[in-house]
Amino acid sequence: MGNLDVKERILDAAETLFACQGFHATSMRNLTVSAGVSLAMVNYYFGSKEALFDEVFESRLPALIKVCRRNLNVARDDAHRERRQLNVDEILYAIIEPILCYLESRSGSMGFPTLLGRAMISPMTVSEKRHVKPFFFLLSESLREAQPNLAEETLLWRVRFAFGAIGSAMCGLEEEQSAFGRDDFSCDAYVRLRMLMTFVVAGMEANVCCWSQAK
Amino acid sequence: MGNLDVKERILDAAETLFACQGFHATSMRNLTVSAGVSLAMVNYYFGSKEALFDEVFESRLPALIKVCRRNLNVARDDAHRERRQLNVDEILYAIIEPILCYLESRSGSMGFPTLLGRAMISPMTVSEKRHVKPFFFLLSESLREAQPNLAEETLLWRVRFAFGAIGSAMCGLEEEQSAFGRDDFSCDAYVRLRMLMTFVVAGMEANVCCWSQAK
DNA sequence: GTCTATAGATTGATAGAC
DNA sequence: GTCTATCAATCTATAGAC
Repeated sequence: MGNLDVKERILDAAETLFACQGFHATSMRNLTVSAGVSLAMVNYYFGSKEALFDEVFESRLPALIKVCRRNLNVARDDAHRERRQLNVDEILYAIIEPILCYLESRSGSMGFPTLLGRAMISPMTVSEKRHVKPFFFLLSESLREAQPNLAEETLLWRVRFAFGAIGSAMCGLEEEQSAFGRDDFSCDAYVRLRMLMTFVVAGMEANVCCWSQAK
Repeated sequence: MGNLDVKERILDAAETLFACQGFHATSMRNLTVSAGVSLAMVNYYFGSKEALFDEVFESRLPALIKVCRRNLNVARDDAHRERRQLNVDEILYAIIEPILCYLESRSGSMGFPTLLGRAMISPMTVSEKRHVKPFFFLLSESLREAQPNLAEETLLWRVRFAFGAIGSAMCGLEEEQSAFGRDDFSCDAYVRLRMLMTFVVAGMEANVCCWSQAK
């Protein structure tokens, strides 16, 4: 207790509040009260509010990226054994499944999934984007192998759209329900995963000529 | 000059700054200096910062929704003449084309598209979601006609994913480029429209069974 | 209608006791 | 390590002169 306990409590509270309200709408007082620690502790352990924000990502992301990379390698080995290329859906599953499910199972809290989702779709700060950069590269580089004939511009746009869809599946669930007045949204992670995979795989594999001349 | 001029200048500045920095990160001073008016003018014309935020939407959205509705009606009449149902891609085009292109052509500024895109994907406030609600209903109700066999839950999730993709196509363009270190993203509205339509139509029409048992 | 000046509350950060 | 008390800056909103 003491040292690590307080640090961890601050990180948990920051994760939740930054996820629900965003960086600027969350005050230090708001945050420290929620964590049950005094105001000075944030600066003592993290230096500043911004440094705390970064630390939330840096304390949770590496493990997640590692899982994605491992999944990709396993899938790639399987494909290699069968003497074929990696499929688009295998790539997407290897990366999306951990993002939606590994995170959820870790603490039971939806804090970090929501925060990561927000970072993926928020146009906000470069600081926020910095943390999701690895996912962007992982996805685009893996998909380039599987879709070598797709124009680079098209590939990058599609990864971008996929990010938007993934982020939408991860954050603002309750808010959205109440805002749109629907409670038809299931929050079960595996339902979401199935829905999301179906949508994104189809979008990513779409025939380019399909909509070349709109209207 | 005078009255309307100042009001409009404030609205323009608010549109741009709320779009680029978000609501909480934009201060009244920041905003009034950018508009070239004094600090008191915002409260004189709009009452409060929040009321100004709402007014930005209320002064720009109705015309846009009207165009979407009219496009839908035209497409529906065409389909009716040919004695067939409206297609998914016709519905999506009727709504997405104005969002991406009508907005862009209005003022040349990317302010409002960016702001709307942010509102579509931001999990933030219910206040923000309130303004995009009409689009959500317009899309989900129109698509229900075209895809009567799709489960309600699936339909709503897909509209949600579509929102994420649309929002991604509209906001944070420059930031994304610099953040990801790529300048392959074209910012031409019609290139974006074509890319987006291809992706979203495919996702919306995806075969449900495709990914029923993930892995 | 438009301004300056300022009130009143809240912010992030820190000094200093323990 | 942890706290309270407080600083200096910034915020939104408003009062009052012109």
